[in-house]
Amino acid sequence: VTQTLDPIGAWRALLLAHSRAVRAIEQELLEADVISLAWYDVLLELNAAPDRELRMQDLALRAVLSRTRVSRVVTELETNELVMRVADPNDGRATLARITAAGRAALRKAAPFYLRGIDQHFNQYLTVTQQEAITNGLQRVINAHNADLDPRR
Amino acid sequence: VTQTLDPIGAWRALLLAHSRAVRAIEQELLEADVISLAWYDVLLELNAAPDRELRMQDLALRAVLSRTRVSRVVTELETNELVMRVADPNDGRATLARITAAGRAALRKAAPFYLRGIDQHFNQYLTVTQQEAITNGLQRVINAHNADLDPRR
DNA sequence: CAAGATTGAGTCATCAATCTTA
DNA sequence: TAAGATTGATGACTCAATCTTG
Repeated sequence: VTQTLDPIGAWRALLLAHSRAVRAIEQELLEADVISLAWYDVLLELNAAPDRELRMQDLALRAVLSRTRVSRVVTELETNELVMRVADPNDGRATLARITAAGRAALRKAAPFYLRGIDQHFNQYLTVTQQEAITNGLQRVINAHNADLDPRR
Repeated sequence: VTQTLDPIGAWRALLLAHSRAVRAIEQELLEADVISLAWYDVLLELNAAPDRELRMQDLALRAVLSRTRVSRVVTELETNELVMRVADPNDGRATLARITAAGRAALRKAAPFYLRGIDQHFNQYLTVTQQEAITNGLQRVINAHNADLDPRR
């Protein structure tokens, strides 16, 4: 029997799964008094970057945040001394966000809750094959968008 | 060679792909002067429901919206006469949202833009196998959350 | 005058409190 | 007194305008 593929099946599944899982994980982090997904996301990218710093621009590209949103979140993190702003020595227009020691500590503290949440509310329900298909397939979607990303978002 | 699976690879791909694709599609709908994703989502579910109506509660469960958000969106749709509120004959506490003829027309008008957007910004980058893995895998995530969903969200 | 970044003003979404009926 | 739904107040997010440097 030839099975016809629902043209919006994958899309709707993405929307719903995202909504449900994010909500559940955020809720759990809040109850455990752990930093939010947005903060975690930013700290994670900064920590993984060379010299543990990124231009605001590049941070927005890697993180799940718009460029203006990155400014706000970095300001919040700066207020809490988890991140510091540094002038870019190579380009006076640019600002670098750099994770602090306290930021790395916050990241380490949050990590187990975060990993547990992802597993409990997401990974647990996926086979290894499905996880791989999701990672590889969606990475292509991400690459395409990052490539022809309108300079301003 | 045994390949180790990145425990958050699929999750991060989901977050990023969602963010990028939703942004791009919303943008396109806006420029084409077509109803938003939220409106489309609600109208689609109502149109597919028996008698083309759903309790607010059930609508929130099917759509990508919180229960309070559904109230707001239905009010918007009602103002634009795309949806009407009807008292539930079986339960005086409940409200039914029912799609109107104008609502169905709006849905038909929006559909090609919507389908095109999903294809251009999402499906296009996925193989059939990947689409199936995403649909099936994420559906399990959705089912799990819908099952043990806390009555109030 | 374009690129990088920030910010004021406004919109969108959520939470807690409220109202109504079972 | 609990379930269904709505709403007032608040916080999160975005857009357009602005500032600064290349």
